[in-house]
Amino acid sequence: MTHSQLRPPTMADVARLAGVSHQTVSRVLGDHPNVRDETRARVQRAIEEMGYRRNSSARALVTRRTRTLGVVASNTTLYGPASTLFALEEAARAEGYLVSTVSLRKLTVETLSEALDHLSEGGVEGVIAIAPQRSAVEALAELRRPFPVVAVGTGSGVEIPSVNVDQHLGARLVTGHLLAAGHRKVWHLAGPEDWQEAADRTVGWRATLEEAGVEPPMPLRGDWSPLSGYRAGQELAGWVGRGLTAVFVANDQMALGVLRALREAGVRTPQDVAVAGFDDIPESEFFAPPLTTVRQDFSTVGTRSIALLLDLIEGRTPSGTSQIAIEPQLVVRASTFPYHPQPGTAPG
Amino acid sequence: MTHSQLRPPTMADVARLAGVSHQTVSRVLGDHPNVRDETRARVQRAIEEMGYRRNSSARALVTRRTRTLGVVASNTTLYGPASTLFALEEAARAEGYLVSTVSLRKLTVETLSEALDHLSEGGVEGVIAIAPQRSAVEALAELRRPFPVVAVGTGSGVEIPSVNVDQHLGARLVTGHLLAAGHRKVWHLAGPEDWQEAADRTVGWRATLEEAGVEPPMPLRGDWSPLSGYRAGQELAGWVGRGLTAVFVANDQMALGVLRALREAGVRTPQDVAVAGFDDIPESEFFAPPLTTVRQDFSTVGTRSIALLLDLIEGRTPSGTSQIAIEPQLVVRASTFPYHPQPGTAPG
DNA sequence: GAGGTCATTGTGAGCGCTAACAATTCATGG
DNA sequence: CCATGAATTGTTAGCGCTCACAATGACCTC
Repeated sequence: MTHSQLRPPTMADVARLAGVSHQTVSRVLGDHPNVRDETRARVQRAIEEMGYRRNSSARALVTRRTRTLGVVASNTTLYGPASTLFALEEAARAEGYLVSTVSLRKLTVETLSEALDHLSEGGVEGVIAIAPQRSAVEALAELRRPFPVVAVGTGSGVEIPSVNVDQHLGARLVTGHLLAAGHRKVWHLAGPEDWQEAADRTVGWRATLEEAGVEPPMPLRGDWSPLSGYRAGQELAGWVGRGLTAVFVANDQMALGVLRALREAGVRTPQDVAVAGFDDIPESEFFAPPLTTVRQDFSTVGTRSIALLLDLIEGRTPSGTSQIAIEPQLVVRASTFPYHPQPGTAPG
Repeated sequence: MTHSQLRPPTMADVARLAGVSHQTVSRVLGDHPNVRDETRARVQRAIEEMGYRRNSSARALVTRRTRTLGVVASNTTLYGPASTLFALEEAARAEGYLVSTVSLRKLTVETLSEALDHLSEGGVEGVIAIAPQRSAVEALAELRRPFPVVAVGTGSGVEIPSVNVDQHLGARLVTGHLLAAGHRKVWHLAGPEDWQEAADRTVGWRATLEEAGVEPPMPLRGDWSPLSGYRAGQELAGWVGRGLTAVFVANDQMALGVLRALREAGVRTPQDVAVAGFDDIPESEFFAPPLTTVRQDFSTVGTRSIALLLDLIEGRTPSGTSQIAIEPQLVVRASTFPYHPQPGTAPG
């Protein structure tokens, strides 16, 4: 940039250089059809020469559109939230929107409220809330919000428009798979009580067992972490030989802990106990043994969420309902099946 | 919100309701001291009643500050980038800035250029580029940028201001640890050629061996994925019994693949071969066996990067140099040591 | 009680842009 | 050759806010 002036050039500066009015510059920038080719070229040359860029604030002020969306999330270093975040940004960018993110350590009424305020100060036109904890959803419903909000991962039983992977179905797929493989009963290590997705997975597991005429055992509970899975795994190891042959773990990270605990207890997977997870994190194919799990289509979650939010922002009637469910997919690997496929050629 | 008017209320509306001038409202919002308590309260009541929020565009237009920073990153679902992103946003928010992110699938001149344009249209005051590929750094250096840019993960040999974890030191810590544990030689599975961090880790490993008077073997190369680690692990297994007793793998995910390949080849870790990784992803403590690795302090990376960028934006002379290096930390676990600590009580 | 100071409040301008409208140019047909 | 209308360009008025400055009034000092 050769022109290092204190103030960046304005449209009027460009207009002066090109010998036209500022409005003509605006028209060139806005791809308005009624500009003579010769004029357009002259303006473009001036823009290039001065390194001119439109002032987004001035533009936003008069158009009343910032073309910015907000996202509130927590635990963004986990695979699920990170993937959702990525998909959201990509989908928003495809629609010409910028995404501002607020990543919280904890989702509470206070932090959520501050996050929405912060995004509001930044002028977002709408917000996606990745709010898998029930408490967060309640907080969200209560907060007064000056823009539309779409929730992701809250489950479908909320009054806020939401997009979800069908956790219930995912749990049914896993549990059904284990029953079909000949297991009489399927144990369950659930996620944190406050998480809707954890609850939905538990409900799906229980329903599948009950429909098969099996009395569901008492589920254990973890906090999604490998460590909590390890502790639960030590407990589960005590039940081997007393009817325990299969465990549905509510996420892959805890499943990793369970696998380690079983291994240390001398329990073989899958010969003695089959283990299945949920999420299909990239590592799960390389666990010992490779993990059967449920894959969620985050990319679709992203595009559907953004589409729904833009409908809301632009006052369109959302196409269809405001509660969108996305089907997950079962990925069968060695942890539930006495057969070791080569990596990269595993089913799914 | 009970007041569902078409136009949101303006400062003038609030002023009218409170019986003051718009300027007084502005003063109340800006915490200006010279406002009578009684007046301040009246204005605040009016703000509350109307659900008024300052228009950020109008504000930004006149102050010439959008208080928004941009971040460009790729592979944001990986632990490292995701952690950096999280730390950056948190640090920026603490300084009152909003963060807009662009997550790329691939970093090339084109995608990087588009990303910077997109952020520029959004009015960011500066950008952090998480650009670990060398090609990206070159692209970054060439692009004309209307705002300051700070690079993260590019290594220190660039003309752009940058913040980095000292990869070289990390590699030295691991390699030195393995030598100290009695291994004669340390093999190496490197990351992708184009990544500066991968190169730095390789250089650190090689230097440590050479200083110990050991001829470094030819390093293998992977692409960070567990699968590439698995393939390399199969090759490494062939060298067991021919002098291979220790491997430094350039990241934890590949180390996971190596562990699996060794296990499948009947090689025990750490009894036959010690394996160390890099990154300390949350899962690595629960690998089979728990993985010795190098922890990077992403939180510090975040705060230092933001501080540096804000210095640049606000025209302050950056405190100290513009090339910031952060020390990593060795985390020793069972994969390099014939001792199984309980999870949660492992060193580090 | 005139003059000065300070705290408090109000007034006017203008940030850089787009939208609406006005003005100009140019081609075309009777 | 001028009326007609379309294409092109210019002019004006804000968008909602902050900044600089002006005005008001309370309180003090001599």
